Amino acid sequence: MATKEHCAELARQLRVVMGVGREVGRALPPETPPSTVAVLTVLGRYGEMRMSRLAEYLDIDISVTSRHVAYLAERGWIDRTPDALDKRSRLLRLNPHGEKVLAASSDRAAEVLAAHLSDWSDDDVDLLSGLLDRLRLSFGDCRPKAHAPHARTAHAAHPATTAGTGTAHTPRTHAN
Amino acid sequence: MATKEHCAELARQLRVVMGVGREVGRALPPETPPSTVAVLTVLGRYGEMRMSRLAEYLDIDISVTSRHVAYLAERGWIDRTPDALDKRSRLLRLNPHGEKVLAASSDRAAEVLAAHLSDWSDDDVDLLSGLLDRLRLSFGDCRPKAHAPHARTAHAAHPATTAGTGTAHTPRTHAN
DNA sequence: TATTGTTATACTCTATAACTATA
DNA sequence: TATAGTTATAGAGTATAACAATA
Repeated sequence: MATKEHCAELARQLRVVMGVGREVGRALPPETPPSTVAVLTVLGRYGEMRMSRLAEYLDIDISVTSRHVAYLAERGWIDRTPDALDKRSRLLRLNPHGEKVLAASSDRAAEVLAAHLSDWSDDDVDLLSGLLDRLRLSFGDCRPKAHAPHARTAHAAHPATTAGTGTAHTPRTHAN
Repeated sequence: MATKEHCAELARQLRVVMGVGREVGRALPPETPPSTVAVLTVLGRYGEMRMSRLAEYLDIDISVTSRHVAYLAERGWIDRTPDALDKRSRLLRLNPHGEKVLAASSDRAAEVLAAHLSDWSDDDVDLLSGLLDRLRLSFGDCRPKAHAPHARTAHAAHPATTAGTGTAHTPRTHAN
């Protein structure tokens, strides 16, 4: 059971690390800004899903998500197939073109990171990645978006093509 | 030496964790938004410093820093004393009022974090904090802002009053 | 009546550029 | 001439609210 003092230090580091995140983002080309890469990444890792679920993974409002997705759709990086179970929503899925763009973005980000992490071992990096993922999970498993978390989970079941070391699969929900 | 594949995963997690950071930020009161807390935190931990150094720690442009600092100054949370060595700059320092505000903000952030980290041990939290700090250092020690890194370091030497588990002391510099 | 997603609008945060004062 | 900091302006990113279509 983590005490508040230790959490305070983590909170500080959390804010600092957002600076690192921004810095990595600055290295991305203008046509794939950080927000776009975030969408690509979630769709690449967790596969086909609807808008609302994507918004939860990204931890941003669905209205914002909608615009990011529109951007990807305009470029032809995703396909939107009608959801047979609910005509109000469409299922979003990375197409081959989108997967290429994701791979390139991911590569660029990894490059920037690797350039600075020359004195890190792969084990160190994995340890940090794992802890960060655990942190995400700890923030995700509570506050389940109010409505029924029914069988829709089936859609996000397969880890998708561009998937990485893939770990857990629960999106976070944010304040309304 | 970390390989690109492992760094790619870290890059993903880095982006995700920014969502956690945003979520913590949402819990802060309107008069101390995340950007303000960031300034308070740096001044609280590293003590008196000039604008340019603060900007480096925050990893944001000095123009942005200037406005954040102006905000703190308006509320009377910091003191700005003239720098005897260079009349162009002033030394920024948290005053007692500012330290109280920082303590409250830090507390609030820690609360939010602790609420979600019930199944984390203090050791886990410390491990993550430590790795994040190391990450910051790895990004900070290169690219030294072009100009001479002369004896100005003396100013940031003392760990300051509100300091936490304080570790290293090198700010990051960002792309121009 | 409630929910999914879209659009319009406003707010926060950051970057770029022009400027002042000092080095 | 170069640097520290300020201010003005613009551009990402996000949130809130009003809306249309469907459940």
